[in-house]
Amino acid sequence: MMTEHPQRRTTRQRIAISEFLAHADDFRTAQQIHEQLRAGGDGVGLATVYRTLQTMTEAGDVDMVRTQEGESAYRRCATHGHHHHLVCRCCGRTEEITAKVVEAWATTIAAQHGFTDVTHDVELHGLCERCSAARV
Amino acid sequence: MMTEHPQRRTTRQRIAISEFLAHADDFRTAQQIHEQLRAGGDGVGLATVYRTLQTMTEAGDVDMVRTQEGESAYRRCATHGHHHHLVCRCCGRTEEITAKVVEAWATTIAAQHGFTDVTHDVELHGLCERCSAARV
DNA sequence: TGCCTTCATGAGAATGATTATCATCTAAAT
DNA sequence: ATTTAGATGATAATCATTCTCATGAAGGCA
Ligand SMILES: [Mn+2]
Ligand SMILES: [Mn+2]
Ligand SMILES: [Zn+2]
Ligand SMILES: [Zn+2]
Repeated sequence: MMTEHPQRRTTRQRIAISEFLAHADDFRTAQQIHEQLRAGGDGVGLATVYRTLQTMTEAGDVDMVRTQEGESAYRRCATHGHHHHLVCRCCGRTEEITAKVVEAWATTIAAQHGFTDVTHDVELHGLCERCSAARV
Repeated sequence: MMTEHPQRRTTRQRIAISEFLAHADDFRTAQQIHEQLRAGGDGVGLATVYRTLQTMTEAGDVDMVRTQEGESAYRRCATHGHHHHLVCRCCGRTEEITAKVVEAWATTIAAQHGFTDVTHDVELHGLCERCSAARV
């Protein structure tokens, strides 16, 4: 038997959040999305923002990362499969990265230590070209 | 001139926390350390646990990671320099990992994208040999 | 050993992100 | 149009972490 997925409804709120993410190019927190939607007129309840982002994340429609301050941030990535990110810690500019060597390395290390079912978190943070220049 | 470091005092509390970390072999949260110190008789205020762990982290005496639930966890590692971790998500068993290929990869990726001042977070999570076996 | 200055401590309040409630609303099927 | 399983959102509740500030105690020095 198949797992019964509850039916998903198309609501104004979900559309607003989805549209927002489609146009954003960096990671945003639930609080930021809530605030910016409200500022744009498409007000959505904070709880709904959290719930929707959680659902979209579980469905694989958006990526979630933890900021260095420990908050969850979300982004709709162009790359659909497994990948990582290079994020500017100044302006938020985000590059999507795929890395065969890292994938292979993780697999090898896991095997060497007798670990199974190994996942990895790999994120890069730095200053993008523009922000590096402005930094002088 | 040298940066003025405020003087660090040797207190019962700092000794207790340091001792605790010296004997623990997996990552522990501030809350856990506070609870376990209290259970062991060496009661230390929660605020002091947080402050001390923060100080030790800044001094490089302990490593801090974010659990997948977003909490900060601390560990005194044997490896002193930069390294990563392979953690059992079941029992907490932790292996320290150094990875030249990952270091080189991060540097290369940063350069390719024009990023400077790039740091990386790399953590592996899986099931250790023992927990894998018990899982059957 | 007995002060003194400065740093350290901790109980409790404050903060802030995230989650839980639950009465009310509504998409969508019939 | 009616029905119903979902969805929403104002609000309260959680919970880790930080802040306050009155009190305690290292460590230097006489
Ligand atoms: Mn990967
Ligand atoms: Mn590294
Ligand atoms: Zn930038
Ligand atoms: Zn294990």
